[in-house]
Amino acid sequence: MFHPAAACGVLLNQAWVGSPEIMVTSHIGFDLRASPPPPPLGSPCFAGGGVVVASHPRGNLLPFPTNHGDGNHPAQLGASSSCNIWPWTAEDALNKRELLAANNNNNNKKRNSIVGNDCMVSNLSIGATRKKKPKVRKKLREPRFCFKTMSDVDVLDDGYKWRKYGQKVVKDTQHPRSYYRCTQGNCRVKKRIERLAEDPRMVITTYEGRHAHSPSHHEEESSQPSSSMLNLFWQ
DNA sequence: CGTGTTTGACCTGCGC
DNA sequence: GCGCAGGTCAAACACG
Repeated sequence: MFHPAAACGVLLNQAWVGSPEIMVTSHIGFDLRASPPPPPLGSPCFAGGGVVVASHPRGNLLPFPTNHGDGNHPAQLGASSSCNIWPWTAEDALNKRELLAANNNNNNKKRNSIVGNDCMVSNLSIGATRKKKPKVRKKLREPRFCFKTMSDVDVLDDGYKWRKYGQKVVKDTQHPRSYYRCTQGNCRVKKRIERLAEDPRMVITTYEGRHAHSPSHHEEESSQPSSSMLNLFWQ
């Protein structure tokens, strides 16, 4: 069973930064209100407690008070970075339009017409040349969750292998947004990485979709957390 | 040569 | 319907 909070456990240079303070934006039908699984007690990887906020197309923001961690163990994010998982607020929503749509019970017809089906089928014509043939693309909404960290590096090592497929300068920001796709198998998980306009030290990472496989790193590197720990986070 | 990145063009959805 | 902005494609390029 996928869990948004679990999926945001981020493996960073042998340290878990499981983020209990995560903004979850979802437009599909899995139950975001389920309790997040508690992180390993006493785990030094969890930086403080916080509030998980889930937005659901059928409801308002749903706060998850958590008591994970003691706040005394800021996770390390590699040699060049300090990492503090930031608590999300509504104003922090990466995409305000989506947040509004998610909170609007009456205005989901177009964008959220697939609510209730978290396994979506793409009509994307693979391999078709864009210029020759008009593409019929269905707008599909995968589960999304995003978090921000204070980091010098843009791309955080989360154990998966990503391929960059685009970069875009977003309006009113001086930093471009990068688009990545998981390269393993036919995994369609994507992530966006951008820097917060108000505070360029903050990296906003947005995952979209679910991995149908394990992270590639932990099979190779014995120094990573135990497999049971990984299973806890990546199921 | 294979793999990953860059980047301009194109596509799509949404607001007006 | 139009224009804008975000998202994606794919050719060109870089690099090991």
